[in-house]
Amino acid sequence: MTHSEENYIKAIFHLASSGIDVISTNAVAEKMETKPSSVTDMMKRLSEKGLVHYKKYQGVSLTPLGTKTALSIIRKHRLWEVFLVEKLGFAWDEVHEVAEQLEHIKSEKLIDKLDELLSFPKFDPHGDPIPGKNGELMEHDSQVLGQLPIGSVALCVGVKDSSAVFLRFLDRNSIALGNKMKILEKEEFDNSLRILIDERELHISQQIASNLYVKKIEL
Amino acid sequence: MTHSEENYIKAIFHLASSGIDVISTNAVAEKMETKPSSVTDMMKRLSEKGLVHYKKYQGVSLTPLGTKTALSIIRKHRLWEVFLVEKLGFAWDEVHEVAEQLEHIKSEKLIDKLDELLSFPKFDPHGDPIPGKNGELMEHDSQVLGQLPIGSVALCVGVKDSSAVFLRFLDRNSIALGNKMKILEKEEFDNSLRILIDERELHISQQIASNLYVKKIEL
DNA sequence: ACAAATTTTTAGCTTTGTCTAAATTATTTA
DNA sequence: TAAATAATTTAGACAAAGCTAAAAATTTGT
Repeated sequence: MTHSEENYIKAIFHLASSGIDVISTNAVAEKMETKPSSVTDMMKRLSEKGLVHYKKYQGVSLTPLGTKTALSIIRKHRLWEVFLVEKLGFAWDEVHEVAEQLEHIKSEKLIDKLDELLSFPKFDPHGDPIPGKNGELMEHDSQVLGQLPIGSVALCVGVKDSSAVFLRFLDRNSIALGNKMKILEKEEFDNSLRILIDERELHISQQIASNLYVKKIEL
Repeated sequence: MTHSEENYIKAIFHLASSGIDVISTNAVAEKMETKPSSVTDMMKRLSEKGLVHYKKYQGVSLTPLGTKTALSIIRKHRLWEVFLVEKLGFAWDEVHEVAEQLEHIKSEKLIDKLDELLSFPKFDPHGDPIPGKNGELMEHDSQVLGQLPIGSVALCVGVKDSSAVFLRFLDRNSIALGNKMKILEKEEFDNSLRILIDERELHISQQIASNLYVKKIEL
C-alpha cells in the first residue's frame, strides 16, 4: 500500500466512526483536502484492491480488510504519538504532523517493540484509544463535559477536537487529561459553564465543554 | 525533497566516500538497483535543484548543498539505527531496512530529541560515525584488521561490510564491537589469521579480516 | 413531475519516477 | 587510427496521484 492509499483508508474510517451513514465522494475530498475527481480515481483503485465497497454515485465504505488496515494505521499513529510525548518530550499539540509521517513506516517488529517500550499504552496523548495488535478498539465509555448535570464531578479523559489551537487553549488554561472537574453552574443563555478544576475556578464556553470527554465519578 | 531524491543523494555520497574519483551513471545505477537511463533523468532533476554537479557523459558529484543534505540523511539513518538497537532491542543485522524508511521522516525537532534520548551517540551499531547537527563527520582513525602485524593487539571498532549475512556471521562467532583481539599468526598462502578474541582462539579468512575495523592498542 | 441545483464521474493533462529500445558519445583494442 | 565495444543519453511509454473542465447522474424545489 502507498502512503496515499493509507491516508484515504484512514480518512474513510474516521468519517465512518463519526456517525455518518453514507460516505460521499465530497466528504472524503473535504477530509483529504483534495478534489472529488481525485477521490473517484482513488476509490476505484481501493475497490480493486478489496479495501472498500464502491459503486458509482452510491458512496463508499470499508470492507473488513479495509477496516483492519485502518485500525493498523491508527494503532501506529497513536503509538508514535505516545512515544513522541512520553519519550521525546513533545507537547500534545506537536505530535500529529510527525505521527502522520511515522504511521506509514512498515515493520511489524518495530511497532511491537515500540508498544513494549511504551508499556503497552491503551490511550494516546489526546485520550483516544489505541487499537490492539488484532484490531480490537476500546470504546470510550465517556461523555462530553457539556452534557453533565450541575453538581457532577468527573475526570477529564480525552479531547474530541485535537487541533493544535484547541490543545494550546487547554494548555494555557491548565486543563489536562486526568484533571478532576466539578460543574458548579450552567448559564442557560449560552450553555457556558462555571467549573472547578483541581481547586481552581474557571468559566468555559459551550464550544469548549462539548470538546472535552469526561468520565463521571460517583460520589 | 522526495524519498527518491534523498536516496540518490545518499548513494552518490557513499560512492564518493568510497574513494572513487569520478562517479559514473552506471555506478549510481548499480548502487540504486535501477537503470542508467533512470539515473540520467534523476541527475538532471538534482542538478536543477543545485544538489549535484552534472555534465552529460562527465559523471556526477555533490555540490556543498548536496553534501550537507547527504550528511543530514545519514545522521538520521544512523541515529534511528542506534534507537532500534538500544531502545527497541533490534539486532544489528535487522536495523538497516527500517532505518531506510525512518531516515526520510521530516522533523528537525524529532531528530534533536532522538539524539538527546540516545545521549548524543557518536557511532551507530556498526561503528560508523554519526554526523553532527551541522554536518561534522568524525573520521574513523582505524585500520582494517587484516593489515595489522603479527602480535598486535587491537579493539574492534566497526564493520566495513554491514550486510546482514556478514553481521550474522560475526554474531555466530561472538565477534562484537568492543572486543579485544590479538593477531597470533598469519597464513602466508591465503592471508587468513589466527586471532585471540577475549581469551578465545579463532581462525578467520582474509575476507573477514578485511571487513573489520580495529583500533590498535599500544602495550 | 420536471427543471434547477448539486454531486459525481469522465476525459484529458501534469509531474515523479520508472522502464525499454534506439541513438549517440567515449573508450578500447587491434 | 579506425573499428568494435562499452557507457550514456534520448525518445517514448507507463503507473501513481493529482488537477481542471466538461459531461452525466442524482437530488431538490416548486
